[in-house]
Amino acid sequence: MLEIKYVRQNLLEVYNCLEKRGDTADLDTFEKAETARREILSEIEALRHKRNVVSDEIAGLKKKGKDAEEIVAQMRDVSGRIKVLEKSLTESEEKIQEILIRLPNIPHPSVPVGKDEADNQLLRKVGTPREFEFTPKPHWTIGENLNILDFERAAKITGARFPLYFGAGARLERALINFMLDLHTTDHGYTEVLPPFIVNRKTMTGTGQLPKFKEDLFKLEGWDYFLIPTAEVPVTNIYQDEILDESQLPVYYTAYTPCFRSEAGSYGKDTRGLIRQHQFNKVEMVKFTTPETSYDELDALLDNAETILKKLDLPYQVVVLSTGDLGFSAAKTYDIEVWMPAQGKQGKYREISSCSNFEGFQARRAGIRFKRKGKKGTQPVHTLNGSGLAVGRTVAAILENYQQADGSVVIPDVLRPYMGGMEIITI
RNA sequence: GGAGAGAUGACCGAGCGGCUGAAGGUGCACGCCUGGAAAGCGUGUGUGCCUGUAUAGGGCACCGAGGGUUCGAAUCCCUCUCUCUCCGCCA
Repeated sequence: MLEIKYVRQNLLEVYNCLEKRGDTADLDTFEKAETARREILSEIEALRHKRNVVSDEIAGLKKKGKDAEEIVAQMRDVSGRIKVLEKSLTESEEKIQEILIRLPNIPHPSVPVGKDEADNQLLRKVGTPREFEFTPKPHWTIGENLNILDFERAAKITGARFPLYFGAGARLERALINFMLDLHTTDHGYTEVLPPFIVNRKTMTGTGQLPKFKEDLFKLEGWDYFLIPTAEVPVTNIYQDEILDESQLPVYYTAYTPCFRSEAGSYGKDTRGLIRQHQFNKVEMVKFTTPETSYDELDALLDNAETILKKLDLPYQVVVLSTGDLGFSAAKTYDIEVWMPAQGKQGKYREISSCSNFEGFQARRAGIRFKRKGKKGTQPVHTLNGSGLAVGRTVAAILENYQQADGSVVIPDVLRPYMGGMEIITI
């Protein structure tokens, strides 16, 4: 959420940012309601001040045993008037809130202006895609041939877009989770967290999934609870409505969770394989930092995610999302795209991690603030997060990049200890 | 599922219609003391909003959330949420 005062005082800038994102909002209504709100508030506060003063007088009179009926009657009117004004104040506030809660974050000045993902800026390519002496197969074919993936039975159990792993496939998924968590906790300084996978409405609103994107979420029937679409949601909200001390920052958390996404509106896209599932595993990194350090922390977080791919020896590229492709809550986002040799006609880079700085946007929504030593007041922390990495897509990338002509798949060196020494997956 | 208890400031904890933004303590900051530290002593220390050029001043709100009673509510009433204890059930 943007600060109400900021929006009021920078209406034009907010409008420009919306345009860059290809988004709109009713800023006219906002402005009118905000003006009304402040007028009503002044009047209410003046009346309440009067009530406070006179109430003291009444207390004084009663103490002396004098009659106060006349001013008591007066105050009855004042209180009535306050009640009426409070109602219209609430109306104005609701109008404002409705607009404010749906306003996206202001992109960082370094974010390239663009319409969509075609305008994302390529930052670097790392690793060289392997030359195949045969036509590489897509991961779903490899997985099904090796009997480690079974999408048909998954569809029978639940429906389309659910995974079912067997044997070495299930173990590979688990090995990746453990490998990633171990790396982040041991080498990168993160604390491991195992959060709830179901959260309430307030938490979903805190990180920005609600109210605007409710159609992307799975909601529990009969409960005001939702399945998490990413660990970002429960982990960022750990400090919801708390005031941290500056000395506690930065905080680094990493968490493995399954992620649940309705993928509404993506019918017909990536219908096969592990790329787009309603349920997938992910290891996430989350940071809470001071405003001064958040962009350095973003670079470090991106590097932590890239390290996984380097260790797995998977080729990838890093792009900066353009204003048109930037997520609702983010001020700046880097996507890491892994090389998938069997996607499309000649292979494709596919998103496997998204690393963002939300600045104070989520912190304001979720009430996560910090206090500086010797300084009055508080300010929102900066929150960041990034996938490190999406596990299902990593399995897909390994199957495609490490496949051999006979249909077997070589296990990357770093994962072998996690696979009980297994070096190759064969039938 | 049944019975009961509770939710107050960064934290602990008193208050139970006006004198309470809130006693006391802890923590923190500054000062005194000390060779230095600890202890001790003293002073200070909530958040948000409105107004304002102002980190000056003035005002309003906030004691789990929402509603009600009252001239006036942390204090009384109602609803909800959460926490804890006991019983039952259960991975």
